[in-house]
Amino acid sequence: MTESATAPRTAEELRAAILERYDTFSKRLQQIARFVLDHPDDLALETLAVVAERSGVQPSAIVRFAKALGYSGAMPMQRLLRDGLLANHTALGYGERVRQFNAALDSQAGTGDDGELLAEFVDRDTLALENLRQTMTKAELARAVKLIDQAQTLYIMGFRRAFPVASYLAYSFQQVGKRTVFVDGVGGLTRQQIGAIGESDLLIAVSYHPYAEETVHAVEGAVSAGAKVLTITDSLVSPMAKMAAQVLQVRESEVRGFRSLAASLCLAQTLVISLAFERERAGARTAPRTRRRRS
Amino acid sequence: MTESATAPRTAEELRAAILERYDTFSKRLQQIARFVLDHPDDLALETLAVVAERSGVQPSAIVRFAKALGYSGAMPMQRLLRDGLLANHTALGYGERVRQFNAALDSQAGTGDDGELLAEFVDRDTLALENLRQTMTKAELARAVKLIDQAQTLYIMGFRRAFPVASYLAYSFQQVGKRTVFVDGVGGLTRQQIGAIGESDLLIAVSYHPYAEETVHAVEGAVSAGAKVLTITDSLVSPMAKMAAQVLQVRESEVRGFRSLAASLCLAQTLVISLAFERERAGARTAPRTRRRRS
DNA sequence: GATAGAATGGAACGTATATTCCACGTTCTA
DNA sequence: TAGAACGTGGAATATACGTTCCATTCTATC
Repeated sequence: MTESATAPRTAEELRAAILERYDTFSKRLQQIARFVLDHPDDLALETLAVVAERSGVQPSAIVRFAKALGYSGAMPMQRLLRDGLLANHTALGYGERVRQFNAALDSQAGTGDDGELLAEFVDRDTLALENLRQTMTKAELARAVKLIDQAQTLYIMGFRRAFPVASYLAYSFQQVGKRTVFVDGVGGLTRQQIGAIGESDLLIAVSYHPYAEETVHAVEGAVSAGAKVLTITDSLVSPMAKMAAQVLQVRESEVRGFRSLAASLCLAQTLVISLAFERERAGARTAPRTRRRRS
Repeated sequence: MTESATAPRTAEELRAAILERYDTFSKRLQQIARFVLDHPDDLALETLAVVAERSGVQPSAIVRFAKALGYSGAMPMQRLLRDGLLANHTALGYGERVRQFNAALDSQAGTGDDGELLAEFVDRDTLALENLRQTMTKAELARAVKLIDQAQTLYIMGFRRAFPVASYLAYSFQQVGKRTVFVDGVGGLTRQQIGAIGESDLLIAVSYHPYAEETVHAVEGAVSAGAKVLTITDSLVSPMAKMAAQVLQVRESEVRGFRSLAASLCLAQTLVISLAFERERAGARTAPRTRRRRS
């Protein structure tokens, strides 16, 4: 049973192989071939018995069909179509491909080649970024920027793994002239730092699982003080999500408990510069005297 | 087991039901809930055993989860997600669906070009990552990891724009059990924080143009104290470069004056995990009994 | 029209899977 | 600090599935 001899390795190859060898098939095999070409999703997702019933043949005939194409059974062919379906589907959401990367990493875990490691992290971060682009909608971003723009003072908070993101946000927002308080928790002064937050302020809370207690408490405090909350987090069921006026979900890929921050920082940068542009536009509207044309 | 009582009938209903009842779930059930929300395709396509292994729980726990939602078992829930996946997929052709997705993004543009901004940053960061992969050699990385591994205590420093990178490094190295001192400069105690650095220690200095004075001085101090220095910087002619035992050059993309940190953080993560692997290998050699399941 | 060869349907089989069950551990409560 | 209720992991079990096998039917050739 040399499966590798002629067995197609991708969904497209399978399709081509069926078309090519269609004439050489027996009547029943041709019937199955037509069904596979017409309803590939059925064969991919449903059980063999269901496919058999739907296509009006016996399960054993489907196995014969798969073997005629060089597979060891019907299951390898199903898996092929299933993976193809998933690949096409996740052209929108790249999370699945990230998973495949992780599996690939696991398989070659023993080698531990540093250079390969870098290449794999580059790939993985690239996927995370692409996923961010696909899943973050303009509406979400616009609402977040509006919240930031309308806030009198910005309070920014994020501990542990979220700390780099928070510190980047704090630094950058200060750079573009937004009044910003960075709640860094130094000296155990978290409560004091955030104590002055008021109704016209916004707390940007960055937190990933497992969510730092301080951040959760700070969000609660901010909400009860009447302030709005914008959270950047990794799950819609995070403790902060339901209290927040706006949630920006970032799905970083994870390798052995080490999650990246590439997507989060890209998002952070986008927020900062979007705010800068927003203010520029607003400034141009309120002060139409601005003349760039100079004689 | 009246399944029809509360059991969601569509994938969307299921998602909503999980979000709604998330708080009432036990710890393990919440873990499963997060996985289902984050990787619905996995649960839809893979077998229970595979899903269990991927999400780090027992198959029986998944069955319990499904029953908690009102199903008679895990299989009905799987079928639900599977059908939803198929419906989404077969509703339109693949390409059409992608186009529709993008069109949806465009239509809800709202205020302005925030979405384009995000896309632009994603592109730039992707390029920066690709550049990192091509320019960073294995030898450089290996030398850097060796320096880190041999250091008795790690001092990590980076101010202003480099601060997020430094804080990420400090946090992550501590996570993998490396003795680490994070020189954060709180209270103007930079000199005191780094004062104890000795000959067998390593200072990791992260700095970009314009190079923060404190960091430059700290590097000088570390060198004169006999310590090694590893710098992550944007130029080989940066003030720190000639004093460092090893320089890792990172060229970040720049968009309208704002530089990203994606490549730096990817490199940082690579360093951390390379060290973890290195130690694991060494540990395996000296103590082959070491069994490690999860990190 | 007879016969050899291939193809087919359906039952039987072994396996992999979902599910159940129970002893153990954990977490509240009195 | 007990005790009880709940939650959990993993073995045991039942089920459903893919696959194989073989008697029967169909097709092609002489």
